[in-house]
Amino acid sequence: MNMIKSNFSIKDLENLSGIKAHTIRIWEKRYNLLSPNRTDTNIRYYSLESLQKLLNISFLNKHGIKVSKIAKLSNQEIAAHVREIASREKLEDHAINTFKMAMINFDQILFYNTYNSLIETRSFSNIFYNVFLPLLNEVGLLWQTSTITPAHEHFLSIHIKQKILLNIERLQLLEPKPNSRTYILFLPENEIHDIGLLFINYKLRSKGYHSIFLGESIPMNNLSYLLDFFNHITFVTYFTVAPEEEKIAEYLSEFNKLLLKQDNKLFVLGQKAKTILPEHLPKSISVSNSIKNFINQL
DNA sequence: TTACCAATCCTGCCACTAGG
DNA sequence: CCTAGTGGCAGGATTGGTAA
Repeated sequence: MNMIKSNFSIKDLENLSGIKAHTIRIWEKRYNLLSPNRTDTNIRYYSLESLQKLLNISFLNKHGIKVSKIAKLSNQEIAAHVREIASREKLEDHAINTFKMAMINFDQILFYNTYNSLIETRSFSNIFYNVFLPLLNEVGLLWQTSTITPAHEHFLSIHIKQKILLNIERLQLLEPKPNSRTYILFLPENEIHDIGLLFINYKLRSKGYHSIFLGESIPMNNLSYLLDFFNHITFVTYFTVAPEEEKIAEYLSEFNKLLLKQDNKLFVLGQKAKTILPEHLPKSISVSNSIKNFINQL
């Protein structure tokens, strides 16, 4: 039934669950928590079920249940405890684990079921801030440590994007505020991480602002055509991997010269934006350290 | 191919800390 | 005190890559 290759090294489990490999070995020795298969040469490798179980164990452990107690429970009992705690405590941690499993297994159904049960009790924005953003953050790290493949990351981000688009679609009937500024959302060249920006697009529209989403990898020159169409532009961009750190200052000053005429402004968000020193920026350029802060200051 | 090297994993041990 | 978790180290094996 499950066609996904599912062999995980102990390092993979450490990365995915946050439990140190050392501790996993100790748990196996002391409590027989997991019984990994071994290669001919005695190296541990784990099944998807083991990963599932470890994620559940680490969830219970973080909620104060002693590992020695957990060890006495069967897999079913463990799963039942997780469901019970997840239903009365913060749903976030558990949901993140479930989304992770959905990603590793390329399980669309699990993704949608998890999302649907979250959306029953909370707003889309709430889910995005408290579940999707921390999840994407973790997944970025998993990718760096090659615990997961780019395909996994794509799978996850495409479904998150789909949810954002769905919510934007529902807003189309809102009449934009008259005389409001125009927000132009774009990513610089070689930058393709557009989820944050897409969510900003959703928030801007839900607040009735006029926004234009241009998406990934837009050369600066292309933006200058927009100056003929709109006044009072606020550009919004998001630096995750591009531009390179040494070139950010140059990029911003060129942007300022070329596009920030009259009262146009630029907001920069994202991981790379954190390296920018605000003192050296012209008045027309601002840095925001999170999507939430950016939205709240509108 | 072979020889070597660095990284990683294995087990087992001891020591430290935090909390009951 | 005991328990649980973490960290470090030793000593050996495996692995993948690279130079001879």
